[in-house]
Amino acid sequence: MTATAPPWPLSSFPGPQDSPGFTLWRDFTRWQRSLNAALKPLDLTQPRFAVLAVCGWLTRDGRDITQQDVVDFLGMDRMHISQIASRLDRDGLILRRASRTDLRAKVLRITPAGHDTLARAMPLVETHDRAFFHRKGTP
Amino acid sequence: MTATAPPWPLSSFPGPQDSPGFTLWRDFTRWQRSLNAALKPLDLTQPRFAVLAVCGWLTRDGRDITQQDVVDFLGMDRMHISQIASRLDRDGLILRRASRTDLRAKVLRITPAGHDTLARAMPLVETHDRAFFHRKGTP
DNA sequence: CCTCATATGTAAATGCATTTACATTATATG
DNA sequence: CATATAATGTAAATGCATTTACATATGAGG
Repeated sequence: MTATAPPWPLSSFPGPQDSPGFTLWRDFTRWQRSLNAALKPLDLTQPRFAVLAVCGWLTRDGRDITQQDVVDFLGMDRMHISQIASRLDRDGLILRRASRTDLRAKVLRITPAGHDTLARAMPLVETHDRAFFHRKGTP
Repeated sequence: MTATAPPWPLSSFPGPQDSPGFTLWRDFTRWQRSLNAALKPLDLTQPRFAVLAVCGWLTRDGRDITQQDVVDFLGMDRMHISQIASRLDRDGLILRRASRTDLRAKVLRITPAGHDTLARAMPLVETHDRAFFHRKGTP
């Protein structure tokens, strides 16, 4: 007996390229890679930009927000947001201080430098995404 | 002068939720999180599964493939594939040996254990993705 | 008031994804 | 053949994303 190749029809799709999850993964990583490249001059990444933008959005009327508010808005893990917020704090784009009404919570505030960076980043992101999503194929 | 809230209309979208990139990010992470949970009993993750499946797909007719072939097929970074393949090798799901025709390249081969794991994983993934993508909204 | 379940956030560990730099081998060009 | 350029893969470092475990604080019920 010789070694035989394993049988393929393991999948109901002709090939991996035809699986929607496979293409979602590939398209997402391409989008993120491309946007990260556009944001590199500002020392931002797509997730850093997103958290910064959400901070700006949720505090647009001067309200205080906590990390948990960002978690709820983004629907993401609280540890993840903690990591990103910690680095944004380290880099001077946001401030974090303990809330006076809930000593567990940390109130987030965008610094002037953070707001300036956000204002510069926004048109880069919108220009990028307009180009990226206009041609829906693989860019 | 009192401190004023930073002006919002920084974006042409009413809010972050309306940006296509923002929703792509959120939807992708939800999909990957959900699929990783489905694959956990097999000690697989979505990227590990994807690389394993591509190895199976590209070797379906018995041909030899290299890591670079996987990189080209997936359109991903070669260092990234190197990491994932290294762990799949460590876990006994694939074998890696130096090519005899190109001493730089490493030939990949799925082990019986790897093929068995792939055969178990495939229906989990297809069931998961059918449910996930059927309702296009946020699941 | 006291206790307990819940909420907010972090430390440590792991894997995903990329960047930079490097070693080795192939290949094209002189 | 000799050398320059390109291709294949890895080590180390960084940031993204999640999991587990933990510390502290809140709030509900006794």
